[in-house]
Amino acid sequence: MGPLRRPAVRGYPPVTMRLVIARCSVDYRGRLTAHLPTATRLIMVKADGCVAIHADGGAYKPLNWMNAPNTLVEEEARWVVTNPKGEELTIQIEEVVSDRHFDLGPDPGLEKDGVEAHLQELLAAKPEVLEEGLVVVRREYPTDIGPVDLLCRSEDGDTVAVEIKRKGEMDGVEQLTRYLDRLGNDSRLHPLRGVLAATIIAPQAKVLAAARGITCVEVDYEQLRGAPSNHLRLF
Amino acid sequence: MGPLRRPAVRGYPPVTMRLVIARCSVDYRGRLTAHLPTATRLIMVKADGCVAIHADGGAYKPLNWMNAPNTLVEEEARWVVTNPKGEELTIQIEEVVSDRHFDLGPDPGLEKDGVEAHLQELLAAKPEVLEEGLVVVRREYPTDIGPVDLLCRSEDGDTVAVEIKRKGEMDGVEQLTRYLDRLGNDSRLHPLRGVLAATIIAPQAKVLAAARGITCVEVDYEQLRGAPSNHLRLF
DNA sequence: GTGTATATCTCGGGG
DNA sequence: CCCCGAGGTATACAC
Repeated sequence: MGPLRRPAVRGYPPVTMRLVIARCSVDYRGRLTAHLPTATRLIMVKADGCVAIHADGGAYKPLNWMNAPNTLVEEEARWVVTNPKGEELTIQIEEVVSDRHFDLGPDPGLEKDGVEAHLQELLAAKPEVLEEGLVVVRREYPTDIGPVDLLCRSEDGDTVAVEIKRKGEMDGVEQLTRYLDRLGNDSRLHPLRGVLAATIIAPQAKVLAAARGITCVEVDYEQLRGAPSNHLRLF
Repeated sequence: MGPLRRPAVRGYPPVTMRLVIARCSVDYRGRLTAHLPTATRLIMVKADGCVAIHADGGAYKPLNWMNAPNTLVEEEARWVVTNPKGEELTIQIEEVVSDRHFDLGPDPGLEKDGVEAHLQELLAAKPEVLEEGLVVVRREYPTDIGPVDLLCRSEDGDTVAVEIKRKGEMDGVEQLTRYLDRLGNDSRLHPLRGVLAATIIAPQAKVLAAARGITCVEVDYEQLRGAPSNHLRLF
């Protein structure tokens, strides 16, 4: 009898989470080459076919893994996982301590609050938090290298490009710089300024922003979400 | 009897990987707010105390997690994980399907080959691959915004700043541009040029690099590792 | 599919 | 400890 194939396809019975505790060594060959000497580890195979090898430590990232879509060929003591990109994960099983399947059923998924998209919504509704008298012209204003989070107009008639991040770091300044460069080609948008808005901004990002004439504004997410608006609070 | 505390400290017996299959709901409050409605999931608690809640899909990333260092307080049907940063993960257990511990022992860890650090070593040893007659002045040459991978001198006495990437993309060009900007302030380093070296360079990165007078060099990693040196191959 | 931006990124190194 | 850069980043989304 040939090797047992377990295609990574939903609907193939049994499509369940498989947890194997085994002494094993692992080799990965793909974007890099990596080797795991023999030790006892957890091998997790999910219903979508993805494989992860965990040690007893080191946060949630596995030592080695192969994401779906892939194909798992299980021989005697040797599992070979390959994917369409030509990557290959080989698990040499030396001793199985435990091997169990669990039917978890579907998952309703995670509901999030507080990511950049939310911050953008809140700031689009209250741009005056960034600068007195600022009004939004358009969200996700398109340029040929990507959308500007907020395009605004100031009290003085300046165009203000706003880049929004949860954490403002150097790449955010670079990103905004590229946008300003593009927007600057359109004389109708002159005079043009840039604002980096984030709940927290790294020191080096502040330095780089200052060197490029970009204004940094740190906003309080909780307060922004709680307060109806800066304008209303004045009365 | 009070709640059972399981401190995240190595040496506390039993310090083992714990795998719980349970119907549960989860709430996270920290860098963002997130909620998981009730479903059956895997709860993984590693020896270092980190907690991960996995669904049966979605690659290796858990739906929710809390990394070490943290404290897990286990009450009746409610686990509360807190960390020193003030983040909190609450797991409401509604039904336990399985609850097992496994002693995995220590892990020898992953051995990698083919990452940027290795590429830097190889290029530092054979800079002539990048340009005839190039010699390395210093690796990780420090600037106030970070270290330049290789600072070299050309046959003509030019200073050449080399940024090394596995994959050359736009942010690599931006990074090198920033370094060149800083190095340019030091007149002793004039005349100054930049080289982006990578095993593969994205088309847009080439365009951006060209626009900034930066030379792109795609290096063959396998050949670089295999050949003793370009110089020797001439004889 | 490529390109671009986000992430509770994770992880490791250096000050 | 924070800051910064790399990652087999993974992931979502637009073109």
